[in-house]
Amino acid sequence: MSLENPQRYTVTAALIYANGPIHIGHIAGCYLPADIYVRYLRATGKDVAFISGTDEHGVPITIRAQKEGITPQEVVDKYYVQIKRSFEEFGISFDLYSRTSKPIHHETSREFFLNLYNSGNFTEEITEQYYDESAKQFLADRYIVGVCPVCGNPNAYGDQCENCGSTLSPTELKEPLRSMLSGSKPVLKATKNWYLPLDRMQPRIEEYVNSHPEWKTNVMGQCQSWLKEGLRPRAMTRDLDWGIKVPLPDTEGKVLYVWFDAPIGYISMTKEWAEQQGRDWELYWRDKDTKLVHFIGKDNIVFHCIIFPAMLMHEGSYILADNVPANEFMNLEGDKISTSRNWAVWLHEYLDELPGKQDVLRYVLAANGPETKDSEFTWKDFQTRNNSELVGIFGNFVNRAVVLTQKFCEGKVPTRGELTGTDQAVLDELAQFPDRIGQAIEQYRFREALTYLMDLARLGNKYLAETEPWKVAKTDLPRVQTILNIALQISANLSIVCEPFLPFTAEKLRKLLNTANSTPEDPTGTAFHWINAGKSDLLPHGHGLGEAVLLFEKLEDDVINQQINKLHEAKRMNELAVKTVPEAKPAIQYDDFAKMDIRIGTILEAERVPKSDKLLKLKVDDGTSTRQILSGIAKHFEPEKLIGVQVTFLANLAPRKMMGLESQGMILMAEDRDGSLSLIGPDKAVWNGGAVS
RNA sequence: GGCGGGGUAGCUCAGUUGGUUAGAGCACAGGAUUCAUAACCCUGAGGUCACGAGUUCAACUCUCGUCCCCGCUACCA
Repeated sequence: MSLENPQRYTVTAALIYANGPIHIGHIAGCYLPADIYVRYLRATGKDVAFISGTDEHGVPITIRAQKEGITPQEVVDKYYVQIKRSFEEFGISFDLYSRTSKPIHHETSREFFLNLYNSGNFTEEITEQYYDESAKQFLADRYIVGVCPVCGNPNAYGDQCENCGSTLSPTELKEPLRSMLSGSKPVLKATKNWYLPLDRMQPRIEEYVNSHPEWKTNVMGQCQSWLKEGLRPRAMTRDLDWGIKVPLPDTEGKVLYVWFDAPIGYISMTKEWAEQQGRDWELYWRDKDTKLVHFIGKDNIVFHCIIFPAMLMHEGSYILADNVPANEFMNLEGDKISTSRNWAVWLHEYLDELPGKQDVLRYVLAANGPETKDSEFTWKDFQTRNNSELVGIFGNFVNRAVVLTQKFCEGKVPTRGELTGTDQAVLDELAQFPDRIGQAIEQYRFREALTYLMDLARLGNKYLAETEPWKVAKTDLPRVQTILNIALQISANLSIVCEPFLPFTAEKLRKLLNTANSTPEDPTGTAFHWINAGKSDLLPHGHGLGEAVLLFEKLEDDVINQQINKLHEAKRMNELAVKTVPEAKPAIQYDDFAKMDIRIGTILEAERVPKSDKLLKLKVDDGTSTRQILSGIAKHFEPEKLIGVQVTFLANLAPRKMMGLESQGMILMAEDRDGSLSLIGPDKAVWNGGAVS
């Protein structure tokens, strides 16, 4: 059962791996729901610690470092800064965003490990692992390359074949095997590691999981699946250099398994935060009245529901997660989001290219979050939701209320007179919204909550349509005042209940209503706390409104098309990037080279060859005369832009007719891996006819 | 291969313990309206609930089988 009336909350969002930037899938699946939840809790006056950070250990970091030719530390430094900044700009309101490379985390992890070790909770096992003798280290699965047993791809990794997608183990790979470190052939070698005997824990874990029937279907299903298969001991240390050293004697070259230390990061980061705040971290991890909630994606379910709780149970002094509302995945334009294939919308790029539109993305991702199944993000949908929902319903309603007030009530909140049945019905309905929204959030049903939020704006639009104050104004001003008072109260309520989802809009709306910090009547601003949401007297009459601004702007097609094009372009480049450099041709003698007469010339004229989509007809000044050269570059260059450019050409290539025209030579080009062409010219102007050798 | 989740309107998604005419938003059609960013408001059309069997008075919902998507995870030592 879920904890009924917690004293405080510890809310964690997955520690993301610091080997790349974050994309919309991460946000939709984990960080945005967590932020909405936390913002709501704070708005209702709850004591919350919202903790997250980067996970900076493990094999992929070392691989990334190798690829980029920098150290693992440089990799994690780079991405930690970038990720942290993106989250801040996006309004994810962590109380602390830290990293697992901090000393406090290393200490906490070692201490945790030693506690388990000293109380006899680990088993030691010796297994045979692949070892690189020249690099003198054990190889992680990813570092071993061999032939895929499924598809025959000669470059399959020890954990997975990137060609056919098969999941593999290093021992499955067929010869020849090689180490990615040195290229030498790895050998099997015995090594000792420490295992957490999950098998012994099974009854207690079952009891724990079964005590939470309220967990989401996907979460519960995954847990039961594991429990049914029977838990097995799991190694908590690895033979690797990069990570937290095992705090035992004679363990050189061994570190804590990244999945052991990562969840402990939640604890160490809470400590770090508590120290900064002068609070007691233990209350947030050891008090039975604290509600612990982990927000994660579906790939992390068993670690958070089984392995981490097992670690905590063994240790003994910690509370266990009350809920783990794992989401499914978000797809993008019909395809899986993929970092390696560069098929993603990166948060830092979005913030750059669509500045000030944090709330649009927050809205779209929350409205279409993968809560019960994989969902789909498309830019077209992004545009539609912005234009017809945020602009058309939410923004439009607020704008109508404000503009009407300026028109008929001098921009001041008018007095509310006698209420009609319609008025009363609307106010009654208004009063129900905060609870409805709040309850959906508490049940981790963020999409539903967001629908209710929009329904409140719809209620406002409908109310205006029914009461038609712009007509009534001609005959009955007091009635108009009553109507607009109510419309403004609805707007004021919107500013409260939209805050968890749309914090930037909430702020804008407060300014618009001139209640940014406080009102003269309410100097502390407490009237606008969630506890007062639903009330119909948030704005006192006579209160002057702020300057009328639009909450949202329409998004035109070109903005959207630009994003779609960019996406496809990125993917195309990436596909081409994996093209390998062509193999070297057989060796030739100098004489072979000397036969080629390569010279510099200047393009005097350039025009398309009629009926040909590839050929350009060039007139080139070769120093002695002008020669005509046909070149198949029409798809890469505008003819006009070539005029006056110096190029390198092969002068003694036998003349040849193409499309009825004679070509007297060949322009030399470099081909980029995306297939685009580059002219080869001298780095400063030289005389035409100058020889290349 | 095993296990888990999913397959519902043209699109994106809801559907609580089996119970009347299966819902929402968008898109579409018609109407109304002009305060508002051609926005808003009303009405309508639109579904063999992946497919096939079964249980039941009654199945989107339960059972079995098949196909497809996603995730976790083995074995072929």
